[in-house]
Amino acid sequence: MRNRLIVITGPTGSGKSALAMRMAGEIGCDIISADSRQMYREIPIGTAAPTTDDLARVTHHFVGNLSLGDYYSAAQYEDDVMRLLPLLWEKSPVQILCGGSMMYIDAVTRGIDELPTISDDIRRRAWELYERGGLQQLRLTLLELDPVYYREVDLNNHKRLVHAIEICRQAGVPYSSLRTGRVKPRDFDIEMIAIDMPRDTLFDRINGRVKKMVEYGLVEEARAVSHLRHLNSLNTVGYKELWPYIDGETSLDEAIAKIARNTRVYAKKQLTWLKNRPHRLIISNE
RNA sequence: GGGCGAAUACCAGAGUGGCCAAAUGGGGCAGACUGUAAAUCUGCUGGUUUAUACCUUCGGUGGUUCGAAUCCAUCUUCGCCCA
Repeated sequence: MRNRLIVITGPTGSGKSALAMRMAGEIGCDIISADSRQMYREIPIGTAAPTTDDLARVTHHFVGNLSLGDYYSAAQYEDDVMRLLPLLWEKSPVQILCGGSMMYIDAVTRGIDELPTISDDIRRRAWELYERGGLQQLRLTLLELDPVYYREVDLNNHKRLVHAIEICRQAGVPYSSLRTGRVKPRDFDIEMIAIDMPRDTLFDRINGRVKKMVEYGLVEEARAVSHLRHLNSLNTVGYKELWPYIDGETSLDEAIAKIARNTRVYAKKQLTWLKNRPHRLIISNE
C-alpha cells in the first residue's frame, strides 16, 4: 500500500490548523507545516503559529525553525519535506501537511524545477541593475540573456526579472531552458482538502483573529523585531502595517484596521490560487 | 447679523469653458504566479451584454454659451473669520 499525504489548506483564518490537529490526533501522525511565515521563530503571534500547547500535543515540523535573517525558499522547502517524509512514514503511512502558503504546497505536490543556487555576487549584481537602471535596464538585460522567457514574463514584475537574470547568469544558459513546468511524479498519494466558507464568515473570523493577536501581544512582538524590518521575512501582513504606528505616525486603530484588511486580501489571493488546484472542498460555517 | 472659503464617483482628492465619465491614491472586485511568495505583479471599478458609440453624473435650482465640473445668480449644507 502506498503512503499517503493529506494536504490541508484554505485561506488564512479558515480553521486549517484546528482540523489538522484533530486529524493528526486520530491518525497518530505529525503535522508538516506549510506556512512560510510560521517558520520564523521570532514572530509566532502575528503568524498565528501553533501554541506551545499544540506543539506539545502533536509534533509539528517547520514551525519556528528559522530566524528572521535566514534565507529560505520554496525549493528548499520541497527538499526538506521530501527528505522528512520517509522518516515520518516509518511511524504512520498517512501524514498531514497543513498550511496556506500555496507555493510551498505546490513545491511538495507538484515539485519545482532544478535551478542553480545563486551566488551572493550574482544576486547583488542583479539587484544593482534594478536599483540603478530600473525596470528598463532589467528588461534589456533579460532580452539579451533569454529572449524566450522575455516574451513570457510579466515585464512589470521586477522580482521575476531579477530572478530570471540571476539564473541565466548563474547557470550560464537561458532560464527558459531550465523551466520545464513539469509536475514531478511522487511515489506517494496526495489528497488535498481545502476549507472554505462564506466570504462574510471568513472575514468576520479574520477580523476577530487580528483583534486577538493584538491582545496576545502582537505590538510588542513587532516592536521587538522592528529593527529588522528591512528583511523580507518581515515584509509580512501583521508587521509591515505596524511600523508606522511604532514610529508614531499613525494610530493603533488605523494599523489594526490595515492588518485586517490586508489579511482579507491575502485570503482572497489564497482562494484564487486554490481555484486551479484539484482539491476536495469542506465548507465550514462555524 | 456681516465677510470669506468649500461642496467632485465607495472614500480621500486633482481638475477652473471644449482634449472630462472626470488625474492620482485608497478601498472593492477579478486574475497571474516554479527560488526570501503573508512576496511581487496585472486588469476592471457610473450605466448601456460589444463600443474610436450613446446615455446619466461633479451639492440643489435657474441662467450665460455653439459647448459648463469649470462662468453668473440664487438656495442648501459644512468650515473659518468679524460681530
